[in-house]
Amino acid sequence: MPRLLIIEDQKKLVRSLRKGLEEESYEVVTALNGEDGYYAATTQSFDALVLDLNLPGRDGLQILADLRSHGFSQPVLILTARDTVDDRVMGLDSGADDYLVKPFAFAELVARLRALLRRNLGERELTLRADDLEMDLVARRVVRDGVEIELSHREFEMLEYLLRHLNMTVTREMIARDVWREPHGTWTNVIDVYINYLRKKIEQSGQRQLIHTVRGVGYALRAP
Amino acid sequence: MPRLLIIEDQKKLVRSLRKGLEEESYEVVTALNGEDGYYAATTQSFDALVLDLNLPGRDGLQILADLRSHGFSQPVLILTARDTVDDRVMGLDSGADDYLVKPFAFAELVARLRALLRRNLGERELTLRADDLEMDLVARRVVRDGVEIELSHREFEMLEYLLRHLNMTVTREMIARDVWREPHGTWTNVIDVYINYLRKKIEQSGQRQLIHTVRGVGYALRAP
DNA sequence: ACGGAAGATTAGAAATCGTTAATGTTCAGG
DNA sequence: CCTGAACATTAACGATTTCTAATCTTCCGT
Repeated sequence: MPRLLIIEDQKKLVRSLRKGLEEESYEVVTALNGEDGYYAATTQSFDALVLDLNLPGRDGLQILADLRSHGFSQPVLILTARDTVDDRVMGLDSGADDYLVKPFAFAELVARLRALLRRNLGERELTLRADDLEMDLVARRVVRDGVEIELSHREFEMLEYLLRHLNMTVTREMIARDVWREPHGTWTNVIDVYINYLRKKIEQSGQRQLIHTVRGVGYALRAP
Repeated sequence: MPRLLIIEDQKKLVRSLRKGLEEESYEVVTALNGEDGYYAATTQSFDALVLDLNLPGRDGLQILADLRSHGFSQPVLILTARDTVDDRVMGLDSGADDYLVKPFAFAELVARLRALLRRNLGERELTLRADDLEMDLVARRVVRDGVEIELSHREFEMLEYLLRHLNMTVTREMIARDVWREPHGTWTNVIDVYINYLRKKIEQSGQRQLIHTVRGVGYALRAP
């Protein structure tokens, strides 16, 4: 459940934002002026910040610059009535990730927040997951149910590809093209063989099946 | 110098974008239709993608969805005349990071691209660097002076270790412990041999020396 | 300059990996 | 239940990788 901080002084807008966002299952914390907002941002942890610029007390852009210079790295969406091109450029260049002008459509605000959070959560996740299987892309380690599984380079790449297409069926042609980088199929059954290797390694007896064959199409790594 | 891919079919707009962006010192690659754009995006590497939605051939949203499902993870800015709230929400939810409606101010486009690239470049410290040598930890690629260097697993791990201790001297004991995971030295000269392999591969004649011997102590990868 | 220690280089044995091809098994339609 | 197609499994080859050990070179104190 992502936590949002909203720094905005129009009480009516704050109320409707809170209501709408909580319905979309965000956790919402609000601050009605710059000082409180800055304090909240620096003392609690949030997944994103929605910031008005016209605030009592410190100006929004100043707060943003201060936060960034003190290492605040979460995505910031500026939500303001200042609508000139210069305003937008200044806002973005002060460290904002997005800039939305009032009046705005609530659906667009939520979509933009989703985009920001998607990237932020997805980006630092250098771990792919399916059920109790975890792949750390940087450490190049695969663990299922707590025990490490040693994979060769090809096996690793193949499993990575399946994980990146979790719950989707991938054809042999896709695998040949994207994992083997051989667009036009000089035809052998290497892929089948590697599927076999993977199954042996990641599906020890007693463990749930992850790699499913889709007859006539290809394979799919499935997890709830 | 960030590399941008622009998929856009209005030739006049493409020309002016290219001109403006090159002045801001971006490297610009353009594609005039969906097919070419998809091909470029999957075969070359870019720091960001600017995408029109109304394209001859495949629709922009379809291209975006296809790219994302094939693991394309760079930021995407949609630049389009479709301006309803639904369009924006659909665009963002299809995997775009930002959505800018035509007609637009060039300065705002550039500011939004800066915001996207700022986050993307800063966020992923997944690249180790020394002088003109680059190691991408996720793609598992090493490049020196623009040319790719193929390393075996051990060679890669060894170079990674040296890069993570840039300008520090590492002893053979440290390498044995941390790269080979053999705390107490069953003593051979494997490490010397691998240093030799690395030097042969990353220090072609004419290139600056990176791996230095620290007699009696160990080795050090040095860069200014 | 000499000798010994430290490091560099090399060749090749041993292990692992990627691939192929042959054979075995399962599945779905008739 | 039979049969062919699709998939699974296995064994074996060649290539690459990893490691060992022997030899060659460099460095440095005497």
